[in-house]
Amino acid sequence: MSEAARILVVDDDAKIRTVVRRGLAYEGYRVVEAASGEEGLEKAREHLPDLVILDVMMPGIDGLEVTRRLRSSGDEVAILMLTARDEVKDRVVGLETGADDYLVKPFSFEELLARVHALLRRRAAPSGEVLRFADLELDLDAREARRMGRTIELTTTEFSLLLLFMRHPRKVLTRDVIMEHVWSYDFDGESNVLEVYVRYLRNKLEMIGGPRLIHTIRGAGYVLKE
Amino acid sequence: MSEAARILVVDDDAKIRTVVRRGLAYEGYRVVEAASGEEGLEKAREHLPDLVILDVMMPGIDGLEVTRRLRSSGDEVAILMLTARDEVKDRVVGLETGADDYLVKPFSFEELLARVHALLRRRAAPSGEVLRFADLELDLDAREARRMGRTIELTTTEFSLLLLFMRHPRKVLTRDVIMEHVWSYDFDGESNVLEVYVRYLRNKLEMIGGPRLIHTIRGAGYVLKE
DNA sequence: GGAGAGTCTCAGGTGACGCTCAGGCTGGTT
DNA sequence: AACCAGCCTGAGCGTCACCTGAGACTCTCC
Repeated sequence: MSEAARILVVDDDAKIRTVVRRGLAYEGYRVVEAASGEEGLEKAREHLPDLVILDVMMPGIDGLEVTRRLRSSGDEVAILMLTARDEVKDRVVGLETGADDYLVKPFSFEELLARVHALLRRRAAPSGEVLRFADLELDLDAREARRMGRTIELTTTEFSLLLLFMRHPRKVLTRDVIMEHVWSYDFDGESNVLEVYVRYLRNKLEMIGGPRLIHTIRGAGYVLKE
Repeated sequence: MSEAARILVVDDDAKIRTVVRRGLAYEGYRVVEAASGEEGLEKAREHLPDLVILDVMMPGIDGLEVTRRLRSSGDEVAILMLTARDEVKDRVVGLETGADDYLVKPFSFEELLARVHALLRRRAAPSGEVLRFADLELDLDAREARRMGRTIELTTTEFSLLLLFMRHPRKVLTRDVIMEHVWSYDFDGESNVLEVYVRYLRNKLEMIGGPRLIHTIRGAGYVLKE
């Protein structure tokens, strides 16, 4: 995706949120904030970010619990944890719980940026990574799909749309979410470009045979499922 | 659900009720008022709100007692308590009794709004939630039900109706409450649309086998129970 | 500047879904 | 036991969300 990455910042400290948001926005990222664990989970569900920066210490649902819940719901978003100075235990537990990296407070913004870049790089261009769902494969390197041994060429838009589905299998994605992620504009006026591309994808994926994978949920959106 | 949340405001002080009602209504919430603990319990039963804002100090049944009764009747509605300035004890007891959060009087409307948002967010299905009752599962992500290992596809209306039942198991829901929640209009004229959809649900849920889960309570409404 | 690939619009078409209606059944009441 | 209100049931109708095919427009490459 040449699209700017989406980053969710979850911290109850407004000062930290502001610093991080401004810095990341300056770097060209799209930033969403949350002031609590609850709000974080909500925003994660709503915006489907590429990376979550997560404070461990928060009242209510803390960072570890947020990680746990995200992972247990099948979300594989990259997670960068912020831990207080000597809480070694937190770091260990954090990584065990499912975080991808951690950073000890206080940190310089450059340190944070380095981790963010590393995590997004790992996620964005993981060499050789292939996403799989049912009998469908999506090769992120070659930007092509495979099904039943046959290779399926995809255009840029088709690829991002299918990528979004493959990253959130069995989850109903609303038209709004899809539009925002793949076309990145709030379609005030009506456009049926989404339906058209769903059709392109279905044509290509079903041409070879096999059951329908992208299903319509009338009045809601679309799902990738068997 | 994109449906506007329902909030019940229980306070014997008419001035506070009015301020809170107007403000919340302006924010797009559906607000119901009650002037006493008794009325509060009544209205809670009648309207099944998503959140109850509850004054502690009231003549008759006070806020603590209302909370206690709601909880002991199995109601898991979010409760925000309003306590007078230095009544520390009330706050502690309030949370122990089953309130989810408290706010000290006097408060600014913005403070109230922040708590309300937080509580409703917590309630709004965090990602990956699956509701269970007996051998029935309702997957909020996939928008589908499961029973005996079989997947059951639901239409939008069937889904919201079943969701309402799953959120209030073993509780008799009157026709009025169901109509208001799922169809959001006061059906002055008679319509049997509710009966029709109960039938659709029963068909789908019982097609696979297993005992009836949605029972008719003649003259009252319907219940979800074994 | 022509060909081709890719994105998107537009104007029907279609079927799933929401809902109504009429008639049948059932449980509670007198 | 007869009656009636309340609920169930099957059929069917209209609408709108979604599908579909065709083509306009842009951009790139030769």
